Amino acid sequence: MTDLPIAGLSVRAVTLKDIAAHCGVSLGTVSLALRDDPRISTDTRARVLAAAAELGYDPTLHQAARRLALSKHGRDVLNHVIALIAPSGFHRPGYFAELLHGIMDVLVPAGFCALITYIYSHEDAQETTIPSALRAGIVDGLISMVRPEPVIALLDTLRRQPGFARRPTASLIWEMPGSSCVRADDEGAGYALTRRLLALGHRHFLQLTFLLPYSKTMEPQNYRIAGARRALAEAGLDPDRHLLLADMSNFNWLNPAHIDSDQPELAQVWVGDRVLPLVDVLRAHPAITAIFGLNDASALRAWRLLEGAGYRVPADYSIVGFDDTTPRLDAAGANQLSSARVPLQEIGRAAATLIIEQATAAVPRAPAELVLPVAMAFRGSVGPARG
Amino acid sequence: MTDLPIAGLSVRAVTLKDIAAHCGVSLGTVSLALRDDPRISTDTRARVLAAAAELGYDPTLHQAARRLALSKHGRDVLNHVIALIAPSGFHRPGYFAELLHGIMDVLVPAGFCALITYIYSHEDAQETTIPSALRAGIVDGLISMVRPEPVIALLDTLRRQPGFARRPTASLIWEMPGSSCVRADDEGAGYALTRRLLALGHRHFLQLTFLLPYSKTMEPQNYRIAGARRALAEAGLDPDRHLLLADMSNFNWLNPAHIDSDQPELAQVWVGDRVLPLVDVLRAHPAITAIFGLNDASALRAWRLLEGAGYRVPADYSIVGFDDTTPRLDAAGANQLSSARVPLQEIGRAAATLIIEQATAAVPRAPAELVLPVAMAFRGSVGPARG
DNA sequence: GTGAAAGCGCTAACAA
DNA sequence: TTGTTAGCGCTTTCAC
Repeated sequence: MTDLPIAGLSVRAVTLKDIAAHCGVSLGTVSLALRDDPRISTDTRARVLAAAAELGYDPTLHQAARRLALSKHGRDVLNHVIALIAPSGFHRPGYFAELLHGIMDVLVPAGFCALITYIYSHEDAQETTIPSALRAGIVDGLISMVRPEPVIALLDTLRRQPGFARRPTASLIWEMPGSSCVRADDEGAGYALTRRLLALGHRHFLQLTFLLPYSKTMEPQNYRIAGARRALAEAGLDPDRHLLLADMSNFNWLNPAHIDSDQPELAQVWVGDRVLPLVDVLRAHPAITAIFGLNDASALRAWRLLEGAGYRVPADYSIVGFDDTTPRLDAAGANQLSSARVPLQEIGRAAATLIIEQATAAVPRAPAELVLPVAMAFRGSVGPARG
Repeated sequence: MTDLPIAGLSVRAVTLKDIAAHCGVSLGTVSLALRDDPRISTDTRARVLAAAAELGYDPTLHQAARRLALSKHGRDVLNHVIALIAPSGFHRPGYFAELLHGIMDVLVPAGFCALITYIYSHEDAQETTIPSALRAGIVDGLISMVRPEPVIALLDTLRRQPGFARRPTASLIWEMPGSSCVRADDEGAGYALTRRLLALGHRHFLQLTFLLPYSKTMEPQNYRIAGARRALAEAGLDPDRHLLLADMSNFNWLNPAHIDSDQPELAQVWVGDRVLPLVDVLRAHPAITAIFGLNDASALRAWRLLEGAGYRVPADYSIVGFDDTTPRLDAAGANQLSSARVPLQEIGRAAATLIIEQATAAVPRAPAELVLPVAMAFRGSVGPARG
């Protein structure tokens, strides 16, 4: 071995064989020593470690060989890479950036990287269109940041691929069967918001919703409604009579221009199977004094429609948004919209911590569920019930 | 082989050996046939491919073995993964999200994923703290979205690692020696902005700057100044006498609260080695009628300080920002701040396209440089020179 | 406690 | 045109 590498300038990467030759021991001994196998004497282990350091042995360079050898025994190798399923198109850059921020804050100091990919649709779950990196044994775990339906299909395929198999997976915001979940306490938030408004004398509420095709699953929207209903029931009020659902599906809350639009169609909501202007719904239910938005945009939209009809907030109606992402500023620049703040960064951090734990655990862990508290911000849009 | 796998439900992954047995040919023949080697007859190749499809052979599952075998000949294997060096802390979420958006739009349809990691400081270039995924031969290329200094140090180490070596690298926004570069035409933008103001009768300009420790390199700021100087020289004006530089380094343009702050220190700028209020600088140079910000925040800050001193924009001073990220709205909700828009998404797209090309090229390509045009938005903050 | 040897699945040189 | 064989660097079983 005349071309023994000089540390840092290796033409050829240092191998176990080099260390073995350097120490005058066998290759197998080096392998065991580097992995702290108790069969190796303290003395030889020390010599091997010293030689490895001196020659500049880097185990990560030989992941391929290690993986190949271990595959014989069905074992795996950590790559320090976590897959992230991101929403294609970044519909809500802030939302996604906050989650990613939290995730990276945990992954990077732990020596992990995030492997970001998209899912475009259900079809992408086909074996052929799955990003090859997910099947190649590159990732040690997976975090989904999108609606679960397409990811469920994807995992269904990945689970039976030897390169992914039983690696830990987690879903953010939404629950996903078979995966860990880190989400906000939407039920608790709905409950707390309602309690507060009940304390202010409100008794009849309008809940704005977006009826999605998948809305049968327990998703955030439904948890919030469930929380509101619990608060009502606790107060001795029949939820079915005191919480009216109005669907805003024709209003695109991702389009800022929709909030202040004067288009008549965008003023319409569905109540049951009838469609009529939001203001008419309120006139038909004069006992309603408070409105829950599904997010800030829907709350602001309702506020705007009320203003257009000559109503005042909070004198005539109290209004609450959700997520605390879109403010409504008064003359002094202060936000007036009450809202509930989903702790996006914390959700990201918790999920990354969880996945790293599960990926590095000696024995496989069962999926876990983390529910993080939601902070309330009551501002000028909320006041005592009128009358 | 009684446990031959059933497609899609494999206990054990299908190997070349399985295919060879199935076809009654040798293992080497299968290997060559699957890689379309001309030595194999059309007939056997067809049989091998059919068997591979029937048994559900997935080459990506055996990357480790392939990589190990190829390592003998110094060859590499594509993983369809591009590393992205992101700014830690997401100081400017919008900026980063736009770049990422463009990058992903190209990578994902091409079957690639992005491996995101941070660099915290120069120290991170130490071999031990480099994310192991970058050394393990996982990535096929690298795109840097941060200031180049720490990345240069990182690449200096990575280049001599067998797992990275000569893989293609690209830097966005900033030039980086030895790497491809995709950036905006800042020089052209500085030139075009100045030409426009010259046409409006302006002859003396104030350029706001941020004097960074690395500002000797040709970075965006310096390109913009160079463009402005070219326009002046072209108009027969001495750039040294017609473009005054005022440094705003004590103003933190990432802090929105700084823009409207009344703190006296935040009103100060450096001109040469003197520090004094921005407004005093303008009073001392009454010929100046137009101000170039280095970004929108610095332009808005100047605007605010002028307002505080009783000046009007654009009647007394014309003001131009850069990046077009932070608007200043008038009563009707229209943005008043003139700015130049760096095509962030396009930069991301171009860089991803470039890296994929270079990573998949049969022969190594030399680093390339792409300079994308910058669009101008002249709005209410710009008008004819006074007097 | 340590050495020798088999093999993980693949590629490529060499034979036939 | 195809078969045979020697590794790639590692882990692990089995002698000693």
